Amino acid sequence: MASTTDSTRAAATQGEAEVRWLDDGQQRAWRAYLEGTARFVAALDRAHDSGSPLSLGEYHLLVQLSEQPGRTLRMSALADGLALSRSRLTHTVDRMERRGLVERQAVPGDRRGVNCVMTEAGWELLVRSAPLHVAAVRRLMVDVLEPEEFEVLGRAMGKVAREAKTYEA
Amino acid sequence: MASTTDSTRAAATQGEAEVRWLDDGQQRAWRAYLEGTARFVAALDRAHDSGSPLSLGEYHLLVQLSEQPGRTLRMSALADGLALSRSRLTHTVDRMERRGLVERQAVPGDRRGVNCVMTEAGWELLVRSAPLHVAAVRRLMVDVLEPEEFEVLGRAMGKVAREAKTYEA
DNA sequence: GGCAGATAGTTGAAACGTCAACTACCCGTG
DNA sequence: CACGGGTAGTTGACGTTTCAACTATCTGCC
Repeated sequence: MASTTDSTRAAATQGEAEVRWLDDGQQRAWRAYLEGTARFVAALDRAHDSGSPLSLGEYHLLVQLSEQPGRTLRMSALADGLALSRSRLTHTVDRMERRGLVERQAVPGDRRGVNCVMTEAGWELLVRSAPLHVAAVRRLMVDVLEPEEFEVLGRAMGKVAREAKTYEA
Repeated sequence: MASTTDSTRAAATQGEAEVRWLDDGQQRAWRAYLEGTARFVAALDRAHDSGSPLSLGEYHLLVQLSEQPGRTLRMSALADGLALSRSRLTHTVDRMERRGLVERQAVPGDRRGVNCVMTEAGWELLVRSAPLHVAAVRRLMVDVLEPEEFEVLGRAMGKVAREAKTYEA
């Protein structure tokens, strides 16, 4: 829940290459971000567990598909969009395919490729889960913040996302 | 990476209890938060994997301990502070204990209790890992944002944390 | 003092995620 | 056209997390 400590700072600065530690205000903000995210995601997860047969991750996957023409996306594009490893996506799609929520199809014109297609059952489950999901997101985040706060939060995390992307691959 | 879709919205509003969907700006902010957090945590994790023998989670655990008098905390307090399940903490401490980073001790006066104590080796590893950690947090988040943005982000996530806490337990 | 229910922590199996190795295919260059 | 390197996706083994069941202890109350 934290980045450092006064004592870590003291110990680490003895004869080490210099480190730009966080000042107190930054430290507070950083910890609030960490703790907030941890508790928020945990609560959102619980909301799904107890109210929908769709975990948060599966929900996101179906949302991503639902926005594509044909409700179809290549495995690689899906992995990138959801920031999942390819192998994790393979396993997840395996499980969802067994439950009949998605299907695999060959990509026309590239025999390496595999398309992930949402089934009708997947669509129906997504539609049934959406209200619960949105309600939880509102309850836990959107409605808790001032509109400007939420907007700044979005802008800030957009910047962070762009920065983190440059360190991928 | 998203909360809903125009089409989910359309489908779900047919004869359903009314749902307050997110408007476009809220949707953008929400997705930016999701994607930003996913990519940020992934990048921070990678920074630890390739530069420290301490995973991000283990690092947080040691930081938490480092701030306690005696570098000691009860298992339950540690679990609460890190927003971990008790069982997850048990397993994590098992592994760290095997590596000699922490130790278990009986809690005086409550024979159910177990204290988790950071060892000297744990402390040394924490101190060695801190500069890398802080550098990554700066590079990926703090230095990417305007000071006010970061401050608002912290305040906002503080509110979210408080709200999420009311739904725990 | 003893019982009911809460709290602390652990356990082991199943579900999930990661990692490195692997197959298969694509594309550019000589 | 072949071969070298890149991309797509999967696999299985291994490590981690979750979940429900369990033991042990504590606390309040009769």
